[in-house]
Amino acid sequence: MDNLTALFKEKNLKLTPQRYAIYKYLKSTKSHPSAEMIYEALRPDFPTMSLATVYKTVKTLIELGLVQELNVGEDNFRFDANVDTHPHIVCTSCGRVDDIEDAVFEHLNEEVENYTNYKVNTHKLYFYGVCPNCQGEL
Amino acid sequence: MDNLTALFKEKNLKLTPQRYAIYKYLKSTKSHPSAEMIYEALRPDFPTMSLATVYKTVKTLIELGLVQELNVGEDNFRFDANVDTHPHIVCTSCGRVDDIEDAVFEHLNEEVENYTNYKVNTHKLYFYGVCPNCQGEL
DNA sequence: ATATTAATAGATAATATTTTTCCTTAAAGA
DNA sequence: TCTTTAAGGAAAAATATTATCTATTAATAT
Repeated sequence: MDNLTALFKEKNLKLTPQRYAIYKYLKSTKSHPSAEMIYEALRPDFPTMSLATVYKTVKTLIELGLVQELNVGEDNFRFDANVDTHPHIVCTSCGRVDDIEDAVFEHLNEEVENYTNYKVNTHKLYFYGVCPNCQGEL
Repeated sequence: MDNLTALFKEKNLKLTPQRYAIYKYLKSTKSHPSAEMIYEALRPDFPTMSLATVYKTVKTLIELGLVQELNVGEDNFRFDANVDTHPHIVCTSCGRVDDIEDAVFEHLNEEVENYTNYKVNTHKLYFYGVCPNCQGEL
C-alpha cells in the first residue's frame, strides 16, 4: 500500500480514479497548470469528469499537504505537486511558469524578521522575465 | 500643474474627481486595499461612484505606472500606489498586508539568473507570518 | 462475491470578482 | 461658451470558483 493510499485511508477519504489521475498528473508535470488546464489535460482519459471535480480535488490535495497553490498574478490559481517552498519564474512573453530549481531562499525568512515585527513562517517568491525560447524570438 | 495633471494630459486622459480621489486614497494608505475596499472607503465622499469605476481607474493607474497590483493568494487583487519593487508580508491570522520597509532584494534578480536561463526583470515577494498584534493574542 | 454505508462525482445553480456595454455626463481645450 | 471626446454609472456579461443535490461508487464488512 503506497503513501497515497495510506494517507487517504487515514483521513477517511476515497481514492477515486479522478483524484488519483489529478494527483498523478500534477506530479508528472512541471507546467503548474490551472484547474482548467488540468481539466483539459485529463479530458481524453476522463471525458465525463466535471470541472467541479478538479476544483474539489485540488482543494482536498492542498488540505492533505500534497499540492500547493500558486498565484503569479493571473486571474486564476495554478497548482504544483512539489510542495517544497521554492521560487517560481514567469515568462512575461509566453506566460509559462517554471520552477527555479535548487534555489532555496529560506534564509530570507529570518532576514525579513529583522525588518519587521512579524513571526515569519513561509514565503512565495515570483520572478518575472523572459524565458530562453522567447529570448530567441526577439 | 502637478505631475499627475501633466501625465494625464500627455496620455489624453481626463483627471476626473473619481480618479483623483482613488489615486489620492491609494497614496495615503498602506493597507493595500482591494477594489471593494477602495469603493467602500470612498463611498462617503462619492456615494454615487460605481464599483466599475474603481476597477477601470485602477487599471488605468496601473497602465500609467502609478499603481501596482498585488496578489497575496486571496481571490481578489490588492493595489499599492508605491510602485517601487518591495516585498510584502501577510498576516495569516488577521489578513493584513504590510510593506516590508527598507528591505530591498533587487540582488535576487541576478541570483535567479544564475539558476535559470531567463532574463530576469522583476519580482514579487510575499512573506507569510503572524503580525505583532496577532502574536499578542495567542 | 455481495451487501452496506458513507464519501464522492457530476450536473447545475450560486457566488464572487472583474470586465464590458451602452448611454449620459462632464473634463479639456478652442 | 461651445465642441469634442473620454469617462462615469448602471446593468449585463464574462470568469473563476464554490455550493447544492442526487446518483454512483469506493471501501469495508459480511
